[in-house]
Amino acid sequence: MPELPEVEYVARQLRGSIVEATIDNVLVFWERTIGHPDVPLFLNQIAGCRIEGVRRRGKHLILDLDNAHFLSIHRRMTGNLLLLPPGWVLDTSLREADPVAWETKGPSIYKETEPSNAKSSYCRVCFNFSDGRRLLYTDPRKFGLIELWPRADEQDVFSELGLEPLSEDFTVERLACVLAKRKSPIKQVLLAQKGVAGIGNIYADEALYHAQIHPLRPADSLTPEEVERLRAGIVSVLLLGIEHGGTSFTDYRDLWGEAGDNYSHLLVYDHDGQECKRCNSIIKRIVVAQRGTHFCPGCQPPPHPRAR
DNA sequence: CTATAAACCTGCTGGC
DNA sequence: TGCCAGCAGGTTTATA
Repeated sequence: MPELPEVEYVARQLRGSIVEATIDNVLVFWERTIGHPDVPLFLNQIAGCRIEGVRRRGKHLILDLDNAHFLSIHRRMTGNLLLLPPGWVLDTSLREADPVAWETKGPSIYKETEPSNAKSSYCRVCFNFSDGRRLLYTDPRKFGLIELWPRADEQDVFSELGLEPLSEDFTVERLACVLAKRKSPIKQVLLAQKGVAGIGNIYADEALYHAQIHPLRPADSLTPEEVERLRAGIVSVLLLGIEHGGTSFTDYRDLWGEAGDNYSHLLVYDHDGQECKRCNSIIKRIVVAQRGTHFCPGCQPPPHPRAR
């Protein structure tokens, strides 16, 4: 669920809170969350590092470290980052008490003054800072990945990612160039990350609605005017998402555990059966490339006459 | 090469 | 109320 706006929003929160903090050590509760290198080397290379900066590339959150490496955090579906002030307890007693439940729930967490308020954290990785704060990576479904790479390898690590939609590179010419090479439905191309990075299922639907383009239109069939409308739509829905602190369904929370407010500003995603605010048609839901896809049949004309 | 399906996981929802 | 099938923000890998 975290798409570009949710990653960017948390990146900004981290930039204001953990730059110059020092990582004493890291606890890993689910080893497969560490995608690179292997866990022992990961732990060894990260202990004692200072965080120099926070960036974002597509849906990857990047922490630059003072040992010429960077951390790349991809939250996939249900990953979240939670910054705990000093005075919180990570209780790992479940590990021995109920190993099966431990694998799913992770350590329980509570304020040391309120041990009765303990709850499962789904914490997979915990970064312990020298000032007593903790950065938790939580992820019920365990799809997310945290990787540590030498900064010199950054080009290779992100070589599959396309244009950054909020950068100066995201021009109508470049977008047109990317789309002209793809015959697949435009929705699928937007989700693929290779042409444009950072757009996921929610913002793809919202951007296509904004641009009044049907999700099944072949990417290479867009007119120059439509490409410009799509560019503007992408930028606009992403900026709006960031402005509202991201879109929260059930899982997404920001660095302080707060839900984002953007759900109430969505116009088509999860709105099937409701009236389009632009033309009053009933918004439909179809499946494109195995993903639920929402659009307005009134103002997003289909690719073929009479096509659904 | 492309298109579709399955896999990775758990929690939640809706139908019966 | 209870159970079970199906579905979810993402991406990679296998199969056809």
